[in-house]
Amino acid sequence: MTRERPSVPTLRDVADAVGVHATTVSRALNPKTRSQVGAETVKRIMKAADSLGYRPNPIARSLKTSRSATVGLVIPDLTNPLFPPIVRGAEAVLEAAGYSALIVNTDSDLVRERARVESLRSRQVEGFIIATALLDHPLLRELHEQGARMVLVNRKVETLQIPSVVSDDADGIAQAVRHLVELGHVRIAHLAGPRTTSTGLLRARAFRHAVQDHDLPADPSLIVECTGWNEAAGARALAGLLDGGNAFTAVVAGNDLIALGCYDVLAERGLSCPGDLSVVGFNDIPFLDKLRTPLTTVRLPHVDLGAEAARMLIESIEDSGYRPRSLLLPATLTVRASTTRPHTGQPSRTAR
Amino acid sequence: MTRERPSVPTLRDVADAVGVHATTVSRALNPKTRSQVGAETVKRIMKAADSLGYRPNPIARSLKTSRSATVGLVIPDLTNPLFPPIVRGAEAVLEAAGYSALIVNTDSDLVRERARVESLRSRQVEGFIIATALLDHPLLRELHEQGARMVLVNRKVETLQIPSVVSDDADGIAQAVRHLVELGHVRIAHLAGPRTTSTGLLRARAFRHAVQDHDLPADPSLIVECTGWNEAAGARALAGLLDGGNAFTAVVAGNDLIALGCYDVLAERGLSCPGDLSVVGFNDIPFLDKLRTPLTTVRLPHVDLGAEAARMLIESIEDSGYRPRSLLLPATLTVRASTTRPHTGQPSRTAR
DNA sequence: TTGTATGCGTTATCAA
DNA sequence: TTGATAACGCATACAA
Repeated sequence: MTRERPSVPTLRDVADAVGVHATTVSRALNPKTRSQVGAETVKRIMKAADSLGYRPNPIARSLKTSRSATVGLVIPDLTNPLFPPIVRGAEAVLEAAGYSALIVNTDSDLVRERARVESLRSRQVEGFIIATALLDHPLLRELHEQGARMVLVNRKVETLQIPSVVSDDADGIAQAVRHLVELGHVRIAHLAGPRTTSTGLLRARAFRHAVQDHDLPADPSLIVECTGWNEAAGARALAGLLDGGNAFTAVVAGNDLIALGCYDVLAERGLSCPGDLSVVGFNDIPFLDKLRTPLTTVRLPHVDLGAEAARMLIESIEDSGYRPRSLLLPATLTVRASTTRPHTGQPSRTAR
Repeated sequence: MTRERPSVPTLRDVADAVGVHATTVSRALNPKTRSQVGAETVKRIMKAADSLGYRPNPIARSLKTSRSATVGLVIPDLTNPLFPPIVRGAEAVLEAAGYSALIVNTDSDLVRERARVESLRSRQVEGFIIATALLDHPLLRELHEQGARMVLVNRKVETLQIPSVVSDDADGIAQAVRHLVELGHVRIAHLAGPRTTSTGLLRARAFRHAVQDHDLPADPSLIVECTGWNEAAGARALAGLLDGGNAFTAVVAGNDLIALGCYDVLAERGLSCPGDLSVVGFNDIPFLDKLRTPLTTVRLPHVDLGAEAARMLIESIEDSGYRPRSLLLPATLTVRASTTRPHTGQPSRTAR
């Protein structure tokens, strides 16, 4: 018995069919070396390859070249609506350039993240696009020191020279605060994301600066840190703020999920948005315009973020002289119904 | 000059360190062949491998075994909130089993889909999890005929014996209709998804059956097909239905996005939900509970769908005696505020 | 312009 | 239980 399945043709099969050596076929089929082969030979080889249905085996090629044409996409959680557009943008660019994306979820768990990244490395990915947000990151430092190519998206590491693509969060926050100030708000609170994340820190700092720039009272108790980037943490933070007896008429949330947590607390306590409290989100995740109170938020160009990160990574892979740089994409305020001029008393009073 | 980087250790390095042959190391490190090696030797090898930081090279292994430990995930569009949970569930199971997921978006474009699948095949994926919904699918047939391992998720192909994991859409629709009937609705419309998709067809059929089972008037004009699974198509469909002068008090939408399109039309025309029209969605995508009118919908176990599909695929890869089968996961109705007993006149009257 | 030889890191198949 | 050898499919330095 010979063979069960006709098994896929290899370079050799094509070579035999044409009557040349496998090397020649390899050269003819590779655009970069094609010029070394006679035009006539190339034609015959192409034809034979086509009729045999030859497909180069990328595994064999990888083993030889130690390049895999895959890159790793490290994200915390694909079900967080922030990330799919980023992945989408990155994937489109990668695919067009001949790369495939290996996607892993870390759940913001350092142990899991390390394991996932290890798994990616063992698969010989040529680089990483990293969208996880933890600020202090031994793994990141390790990768960087080991010379792994990577691009950070939606975050930066100040201490390391790693290329990054981020949106102009500071400007986004500034726009949000300006919008509230123009509406007449004076006492504005900020529900910051965890300060263990670069975006959390950055947006909180931007908030302080914006408040200063408008000569508003800089009350530190009006800035509270959420324990997570999610609704529950946002709800807890606002509840604490309300219970603390602070007077404030508007809230800039660290992200949309935190803002949605605010909605929950307000509903629970019979407070209205924007009547009792104006709320601004951040990110502009889908369907915000369809909420009970459509959320005013800062829109970020997520697809572009992913696409640009992919471009950078490809450049750094293919151009050895690449110097790390940072790209800053603009953020824009999207005004909806959750913000209005300050009405009556302080919500903290109304609350109890 | 010797070497720039210390380069990653190979089997040989470990073998040299221990003083055995590479073959022995290979056997010792592979759980399936470990028993062939002396316990003492295994111990020494493990130790050396560990201290050298040896990581097996999956590329080399793939070349030898012609297995890649990767599977392809083919989805229409990652930014559709339906898919991330499926991907998430699949990825978790795959990762645990030592497989990696290569994800591609097709945008429901047949040409693009073919190209993406080709790209996956050339990367030697061992199987496919396919979440695209097109019913008539030459590509699917081809893959099947070529003996490619695959599992369909959230869809079926009646004519082909391909394993699939789907939710009990028919039961979900039945629950939705029963709910509306119990509220007192009699004239219920269905905004079906495109009949080029298996889910579109299936749910429409289920709707007809459910209406029959409750002895409601089976008015064909109350079932309209949307041109897509999105808000715009849903809006167009409902607008057409309203303009058509049909009387109806409730709508079962083919999915949540179509239901959201209904919301848009109702808002535009000054109609209220559920006052003028009860609306039921399908899928329970995130944040539906935070909408202006929280949407009653049918919840599907998306994460489980993905996870089960991955399990099936792995089984079919690793067990040659695997027989294709279909898994049906239960759907549950989630009642929110968009459905209530029928009130006054027909919305079609109010509309003009 | 084409062919030869070699090796990427691993595993399968022998033989010892 | 261990070792020797070859091979997976391809790319590249070198020779012709």
